[in-house]
Amino acid sequence: MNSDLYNIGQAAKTSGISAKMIRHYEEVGLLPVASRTFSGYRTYNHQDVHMLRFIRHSRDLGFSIKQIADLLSLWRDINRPSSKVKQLATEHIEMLNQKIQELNAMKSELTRLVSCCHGDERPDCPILDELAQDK
Amino acid sequence: MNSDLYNIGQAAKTSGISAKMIRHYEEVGLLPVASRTFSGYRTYNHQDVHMLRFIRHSRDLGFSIKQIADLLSLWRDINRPSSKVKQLATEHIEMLNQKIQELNAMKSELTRLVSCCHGDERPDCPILDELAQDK
DNA sequence: GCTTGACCTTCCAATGGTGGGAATCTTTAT
DNA sequence: ATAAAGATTCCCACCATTGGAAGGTCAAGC
Repeated sequence: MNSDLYNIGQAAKTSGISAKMIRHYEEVGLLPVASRTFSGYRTYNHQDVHMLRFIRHSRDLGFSIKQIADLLSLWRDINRPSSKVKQLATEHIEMLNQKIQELNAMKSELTRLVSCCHGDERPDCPILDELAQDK
Repeated sequence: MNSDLYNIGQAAKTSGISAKMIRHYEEVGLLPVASRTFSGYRTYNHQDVHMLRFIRHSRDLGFSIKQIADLLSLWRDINRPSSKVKQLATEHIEMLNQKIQELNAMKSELTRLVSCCHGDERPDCPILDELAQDK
């Protein structure tokens, strides 16, 4: 009858978040405790699924659970200043930049080493030499 | 008397790997089981510390414990073909590239959203709008 | 000899985000 | 009525690292 009620599997399929993770998010407080059917199955309505999609999109952008919780409360607050959202996003971009920089540093160093290595059957290897250095 | 014997704290300081992690690496088999003093303290010699430094350098380049184990056994094998080391490193560069690409995708998408957001006291926020989209 | 402080030991737990699986119950379809 | 699919809770695992508690050991100074 209630065509706008989903069980966890349908909510998972519709939102793109696995049932495992939906339960997990509820447990850690990212999601409100779901209502249940008489027999104990979690139920979700359109709004809930909408929230799940919001979470998935945030996750796809690399936000942490804590940050997503903040985003959700800003989303719910119709009087939020957009500056808060922008600041949160900007901080996350900074985090991403840091990580990217770290990975790029690893990559360029490693690329340098790889380009020095013959890569044949002989045992001489500047990669191992550098790793073994005392510096 | 044995000036070439370190306890775990000295090995940690000299190698740049925390005592916690040295114990952990031993437990998971990355390091051989350390010898002990009569009273139970772990002892390390120059070679051990050398190996610890090798591990730290590998870790700094982002290699996983599994990969470091492989690197160590190649290091110890005087008959290794350098091609194996090069291949391992090349695969890791590919991993790094993947991650960098993912992070860059997040970053550019997020940067786009941030540039659309006024960031003032008004509640309208294209960042939240996009996160809430049904797509 | 005794205290103090720095160091070591083991054990247990937490982080974050996700996945796997077991045992058991409910729903749905044949 | 029965079988399959899907739900429930529970525990465990990954990866690398950190923290803390409770207790033993070592070296210095008094």
